[in-house]
Amino acid sequence: MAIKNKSMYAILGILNLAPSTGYDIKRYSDKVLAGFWNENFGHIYPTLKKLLENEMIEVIPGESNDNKIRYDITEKGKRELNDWLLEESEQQPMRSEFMLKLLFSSSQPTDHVIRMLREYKERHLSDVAHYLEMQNALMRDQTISKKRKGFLNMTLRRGIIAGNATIAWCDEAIEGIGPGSSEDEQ
Amino acid sequence: MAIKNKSMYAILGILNLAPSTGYDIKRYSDKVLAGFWNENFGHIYPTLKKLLENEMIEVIPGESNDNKIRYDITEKGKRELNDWLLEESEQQPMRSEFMLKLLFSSSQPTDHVIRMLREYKERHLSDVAHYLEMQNALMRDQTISKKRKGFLNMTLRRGIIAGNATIAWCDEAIEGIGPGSSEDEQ
DNA sequence: GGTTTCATGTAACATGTTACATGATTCT
DNA sequence: AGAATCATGTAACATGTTACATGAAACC
Repeated sequence: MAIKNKSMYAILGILNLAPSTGYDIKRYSDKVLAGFWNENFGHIYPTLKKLLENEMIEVIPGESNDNKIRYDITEKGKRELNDWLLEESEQQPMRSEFMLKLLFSSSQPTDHVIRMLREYKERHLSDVAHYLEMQNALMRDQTISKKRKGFLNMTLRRGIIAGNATIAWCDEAIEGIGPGSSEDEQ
Repeated sequence: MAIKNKSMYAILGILNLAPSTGYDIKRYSDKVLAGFWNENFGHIYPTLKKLLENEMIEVIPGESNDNKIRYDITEKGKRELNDWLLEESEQQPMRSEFMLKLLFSSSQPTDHVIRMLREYKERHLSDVAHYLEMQNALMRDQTISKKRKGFLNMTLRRGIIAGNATIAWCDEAIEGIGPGSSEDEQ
């Protein structure tokens, strides 16, 4: 019954920035929120429906027709969003399949573990490169306020700093595994 | 139908280290895997049942009775685990409610955002402290092989490096927000 | 004219969490 | 004797993902 899932807040937050269609929300989520959030259509459309029923969002009449529905946030929706923003966020448990595999790989051949780590490093190198590109595009963007730019940049910096830390860890881990390769347990 | 969820591999991996009860698995997961993995009873017991049906694990007769069932991994289970270890892990999308909130908080009062960041930093400081403690305990532990120690340490180092990166980012973000506090959009 | 992108939506499936019920064992 | 921990398990609930169906509009 309770419609208070996190997707709801993501959607309200996006609509609070600009009126959007479900498709727009997905695009924004893939482009801007990627790295710390994800949404899919299977969530977006049903949630929009529920938000509409609860009058937290409304359809913009002029811009909507049979095959395109643009929504805007209502005052009630803004209040709901604001309440959530002021709430403390519980930390949600993360699951890294990679780390799980690594921990159980102590009996695997050394070169395989090193290959794993190198691939992981590559992925994070390209992530960081991507964040840097986005940072560049952001600095050139003149359509958004200085303040919002600061907040967008903050999230990019998070990705860059965390990514670089992971890369440094990969190097350290590869170093650590390299030497003692012969010895194996069981 | 397919029983190949990730919990299954986590459980096989733990049983491959030592025969355990469902409760032991939960304890190990909370203690050692915490930080990059989590399991709960609602997953563990049904998965153990399915693994038993599929003969990937077996009950240790002597040590099991009506109120304590200790499982061990079978050869089939070991093969299954090994196949998974050799597979490349797809990256799973992460969701950070905190980052989502932060991105949408550009119109919130500056001190509130700073408070958010400080709390987030505190949490990560205590996480890092905890990892350091575990690292200390690990170094004193004489019951596990040098190689496994290395792998366990690697996961702890991951937590420490990532945690410190987050802490550094918090400091940077707090710095960045401090000055331009008056200007607000809309 | 054909392909890609925009656009909405649902059903089936997969996964994950919480609360509860039950009882044995160990510790104080 | 009472409390805490060990131990197993399920049902209800909540959340998340994928595949599919459909069609308009824009691009080449």
